[in-house]
Amino acid sequence: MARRAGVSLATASRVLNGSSRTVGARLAERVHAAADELSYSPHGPAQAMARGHTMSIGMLAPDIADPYFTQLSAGATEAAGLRSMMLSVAVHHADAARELQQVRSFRAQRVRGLMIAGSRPAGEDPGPLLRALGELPAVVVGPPVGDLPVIGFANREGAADLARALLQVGYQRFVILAGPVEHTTSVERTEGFTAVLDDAAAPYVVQRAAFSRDGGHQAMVDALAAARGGATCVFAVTDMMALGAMTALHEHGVEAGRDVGVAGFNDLPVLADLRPGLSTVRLPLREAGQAAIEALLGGDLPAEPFRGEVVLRASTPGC
Amino acid sequence: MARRAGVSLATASRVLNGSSRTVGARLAERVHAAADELSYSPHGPAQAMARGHTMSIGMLAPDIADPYFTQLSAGATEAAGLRSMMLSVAVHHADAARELQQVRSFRAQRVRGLMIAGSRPAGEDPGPLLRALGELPAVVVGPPVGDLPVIGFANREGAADLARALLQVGYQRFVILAGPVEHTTSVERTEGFTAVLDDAAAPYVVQRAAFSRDGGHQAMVDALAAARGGATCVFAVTDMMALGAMTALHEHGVEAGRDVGVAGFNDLPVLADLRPGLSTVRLPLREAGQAAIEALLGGDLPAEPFRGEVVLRASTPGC
DNA sequence: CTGTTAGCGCTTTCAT
DNA sequence: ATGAAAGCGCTAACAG
Repeated sequence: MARRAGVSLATASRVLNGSSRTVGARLAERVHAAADELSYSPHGPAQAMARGHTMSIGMLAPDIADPYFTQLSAGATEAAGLRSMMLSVAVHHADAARELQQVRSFRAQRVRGLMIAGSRPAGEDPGPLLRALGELPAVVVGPPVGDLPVIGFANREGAADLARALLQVGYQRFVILAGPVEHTTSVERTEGFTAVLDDAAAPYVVQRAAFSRDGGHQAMVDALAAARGGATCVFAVTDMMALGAMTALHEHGVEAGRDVGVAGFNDLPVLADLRPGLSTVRLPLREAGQAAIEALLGGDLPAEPFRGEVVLRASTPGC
Repeated sequence: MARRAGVSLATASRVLNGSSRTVGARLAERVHAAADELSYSPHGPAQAMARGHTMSIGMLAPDIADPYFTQLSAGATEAAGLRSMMLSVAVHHADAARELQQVRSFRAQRVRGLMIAGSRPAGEDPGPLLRALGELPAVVVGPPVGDLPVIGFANREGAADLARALLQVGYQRFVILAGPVEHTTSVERTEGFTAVLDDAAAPYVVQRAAFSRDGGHQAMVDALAAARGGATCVFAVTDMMALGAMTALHEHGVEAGRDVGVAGFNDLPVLADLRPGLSTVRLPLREAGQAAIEALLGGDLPAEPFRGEVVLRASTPGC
């Protein structure tokens, strides 16, 4: 034990960590000396056991390779680091059983709190999740889950703003590439968008597929096959879906921006160099990640959902 | 304590966890019942303390938002999950002091092992890092650090293969967009590439900048400004740099694929939908991440560095 | 197969 | 200002 520091024992604890108690300069000195001589390392689990909590925060995501979650986690990692905490990420690939298992695991680890990202089936019973959580503080980023504190996004408003902007530059007929029916985020964006179209009496069709790049590709292929009455603009509820859609269009010889407008949602930074530039709704993903951590660590929750901002680029030059 | 299970005590431990000892069915039953009734959760820190190690693995990366590291971490998270371990990621933004601090923190947490990603300055003294590591098992992914076990990539060979392929399709004069001089990975790729060019007596210039998307953009702008003798092909040592370069070219009215060839390195999946498709060297990043975890957990290290595979796409149609 | 008994390394009253 | 001692919750010998 590192307490061969020459003399003290509990004192070591006081100096090596952030104790409120104060220690004599000479002893403190000796302790530090001994500590690095022995290259002493604090044994976190022991501290955690004594103190009752660790210095880690958990994050649950369906897929960390998806830039949306990467951005969230980047913001969270950042915010955690500022408070000398660490972020532990578990990915469940939308497998509910696995997710539950991971929640239990996080709880067992005594993480300080849990950030739950990714929207889940609308009708899903939050019971099991809530129960697995027990006393563990949690905040969800995205659509609400039970009564858990939530960092939300103004999906309806963002999509509505986008629809208005698109109508304004002259698009008339739309195809909407949406996720599965039960997917809350997809639903909100779709509804926000179509509400505006309805008001403007602009025709549209909705094509559903998985909430991912491949889903976007698939949905676009299907829409193309259905040859749905010469839409002038495609709205994918996600940038990743828009990406897949653009490729699908290209494969069919139609160019985004030139032959048809294409818009997405999220404004993922990785896509900044895409050509044509993708019109979208910019969401402050990193900020949301930070906000989640802050809320978990006792700060308060943003009162309002994060609001997106429409960004029109070359993929929707107008017509 | 959850051991009001009715009767037993240490028995609870045996049933609730993976003990080698076996327990009577009736007691086991009672324990389980009591456990969920009390919604008992195992207290990881205590287990860790008693067992001597946690169920977490650490990962150190310069930037988790960079798809290269995201891929690595995705593979690692996957592999860790398979063994019911969790991956904790810390990002240091290439700040050595911060990195050291994080290593200490991981060590303090008693993670099972540490995966260190990202190449570091070639001349750097590995001493401090090695010292901070202490007994903590570590594997580096990328260029070696001291005598730490390493998961390597055949950068020289990959770049050489790419150079050969590019010469073959007819490119004659090159500009190479490289990272900083001290950056090992950049150096290896540059040297592998230029060795082949030298053999073929093909002229080239090297332009350096940061090892990132923005660096690629900058380097391309600089190269364009220097108007270096009408290169026919650009090789960026990284896909992200190539991405920035393509945008820079575009801004100057020159189109990748049509006016000049552009190639990168890594084959990041997010760029799959880029147009023109980016020629590159595909590296098995996820596999590397998995391999790192396996090595850490007692499996053995791949004997050979991972070898890349040249993928030619529309960004280098040849000439 | 089951119960007892020491610790694991640290923090924290409580004395001094 | 410092030291002594009592746990934190769990595991792992070691008896029965």
